[in-house]
Amino acid sequence: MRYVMVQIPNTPSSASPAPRSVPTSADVARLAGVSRATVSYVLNNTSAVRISEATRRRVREAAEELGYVPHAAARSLRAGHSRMVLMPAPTVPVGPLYSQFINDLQWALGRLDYTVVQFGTVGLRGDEAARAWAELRPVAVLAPGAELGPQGVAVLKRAGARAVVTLGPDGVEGAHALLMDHDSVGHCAGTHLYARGRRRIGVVVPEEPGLEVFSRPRLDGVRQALRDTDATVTELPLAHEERAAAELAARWRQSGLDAVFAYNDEYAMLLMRALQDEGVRVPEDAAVIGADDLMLGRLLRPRLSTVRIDLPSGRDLAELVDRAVRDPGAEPETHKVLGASVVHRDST
Amino acid sequence: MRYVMVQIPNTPSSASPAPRSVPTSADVARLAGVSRATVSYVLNNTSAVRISEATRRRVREAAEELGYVPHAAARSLRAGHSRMVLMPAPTVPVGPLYSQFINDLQWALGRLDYTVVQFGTVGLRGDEAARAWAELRPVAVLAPGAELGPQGVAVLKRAGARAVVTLGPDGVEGAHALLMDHDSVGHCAGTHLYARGRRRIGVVVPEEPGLEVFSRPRLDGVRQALRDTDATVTELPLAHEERAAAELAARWRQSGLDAVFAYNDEYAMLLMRALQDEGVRVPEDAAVIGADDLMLGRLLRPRLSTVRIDLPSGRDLAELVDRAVRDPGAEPETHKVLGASVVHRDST
DNA sequence: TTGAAAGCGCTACCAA
DNA sequence: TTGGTAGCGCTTTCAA
Repeated sequence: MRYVMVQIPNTPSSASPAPRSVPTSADVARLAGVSRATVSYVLNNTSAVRISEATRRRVREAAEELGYVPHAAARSLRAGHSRMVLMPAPTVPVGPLYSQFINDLQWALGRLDYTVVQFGTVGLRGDEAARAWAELRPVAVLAPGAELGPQGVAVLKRAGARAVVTLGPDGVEGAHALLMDHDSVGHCAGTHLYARGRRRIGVVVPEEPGLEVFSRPRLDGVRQALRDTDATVTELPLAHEERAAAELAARWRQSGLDAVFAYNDEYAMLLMRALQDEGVRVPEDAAVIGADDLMLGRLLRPRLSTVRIDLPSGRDLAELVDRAVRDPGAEPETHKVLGASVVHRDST
Repeated sequence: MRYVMVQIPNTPSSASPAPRSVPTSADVARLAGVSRATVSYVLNNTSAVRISEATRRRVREAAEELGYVPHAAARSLRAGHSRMVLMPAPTVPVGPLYSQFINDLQWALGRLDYTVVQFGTVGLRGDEAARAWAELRPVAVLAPGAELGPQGVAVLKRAGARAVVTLGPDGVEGAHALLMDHDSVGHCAGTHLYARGRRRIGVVVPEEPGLEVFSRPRLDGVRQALRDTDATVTELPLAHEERAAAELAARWRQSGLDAVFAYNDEYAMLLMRALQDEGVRVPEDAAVIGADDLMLGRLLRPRLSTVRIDLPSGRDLAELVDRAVRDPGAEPETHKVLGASVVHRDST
């Protein structure tokens, strides 16, 4: 069902006034009877210049009266630089964990007097995207490494970006890297399941597009953890719907698996329910572990074991950015920032 | 536990080259041996002017060689306008529904050649925020009405915004409004519970800050639906944690309630589990209904009834924006765009 | 204490 | 077919 917009008649009172043109500092100067320079001094509290209190007041009042707002583009054009930190807007719905991280980061960068802008990257990819971002002349760019090859980094730097930081599994030549290596998540899960005596281990790989960047490393992490053991690892493609889960559950017994790392808690809940409906006992016949430590996992019966993920604090990242901006010549830093630890509950 | 960033030594190979200055169109012109005007013509494919193919190639190669990227601020300063549509970045984690809506919207606006920018609004509020946005001279602004009084709308319009659209429960004088009136969600739930024979109805109100904009109207909607009936409505503050839910459940019997609208599915799941743990039968002793129609609600037993919410299509909104931009003098439009319908499952 | 003016990078008008 | 140049709004140096 698609909802259709229905217009509601407005009160006719709100007829918009004739759109005057946007007031500039020259307008303010004229109204206050001073020069544009003086306006600039007053409104920016330039300390190097002393302006009489009377003039200040006149300027302020004029600005107020006209509703003057400075023009950011003109300002940064003149200044030759901006304080804009650019991030691509997330394209997949992002969990509470990452949301919180972004928020902290914005706040922390705000404290350092940067302005965070999330840029909608639709359609264009790779170097196209880098070009589009470069046009904005941001002072720093934070982006998933996958969206940004070495080329892209070069373009951004040539366009004056003093810091480029990649987030994600891999770093990129020339850029700082926050390695969020989801290997460790899988590794944790695999180790845990093995320690619980499981040997035939399935790993859910979501079929939804855009999740590969996380799901691949998680799978690899499990493989890594179980290399040189007697355990086997089986890839289990799964779409995020009940029917798909039911089908997977129906094939469970014949698969001979005894445990599954379900990519994350959402898929884990989906699968666990399907298994239970199929009569497969959890954890006896099938151990199930998710990831992300969602509140909801605790509400299931059995309570869902999970891999808890720790992201770096927004403050730390903000400081990295600031450091990089202040000293753009410095060696790119690489940080491993993704912590993973098992929260053992009842499903494993 | 806070995760601490640990630096990993880099290969010394990646010493960054001396940061040359950013190439401008003048540099391209110089290298190609033409004027800046010609560069502009070529790179913008200006159709009003005919440039020889040889010159075109020289210019393109020069631009390529220098890694030239045009300067968006300079361009829009010169043009006197931009195609930037500004939205505040969401500050609370936002569900898959709204995420999808934002994505569609970005895509649709992209198709119409607008650039969507989400602006981190941290700390500053009300008119402060409007000022900050106005500095960017966006052609249109989409914002939750709550963040934007009539003052804010006026500021933005004076700064040249040709369309201001508020999203949320209330419209704002002078702006277009997409009324996302969560009343209707509550109304739906209330009506449904009443029809199922319930008379003493609780309504969960999350204690988490930032959710009031949704929770108040939802509560009011329930009240509205049950006005002039023999049913009572009781407000139930609840934090998003197990302990809080357990406490609420412990008080359930003595409260005399026989149904609850739990704000959304997440709170509903939390509360339903707590009620069951307390021995309260769902739906016999307590009917529970959520909202948002999350996949996970179907996995519980009993399956969770819910209010499904329909947002407008991103395309519709994009077209509204485009229309408003093209004809800024037009009467502001007001649309009711939030559809709500009950999905009846087993918990009510 | 204030003003005049240059110039940031770009496009578009007019002239050659 | 191409070039010269004015000017978008702002800050800042230099002069008055």
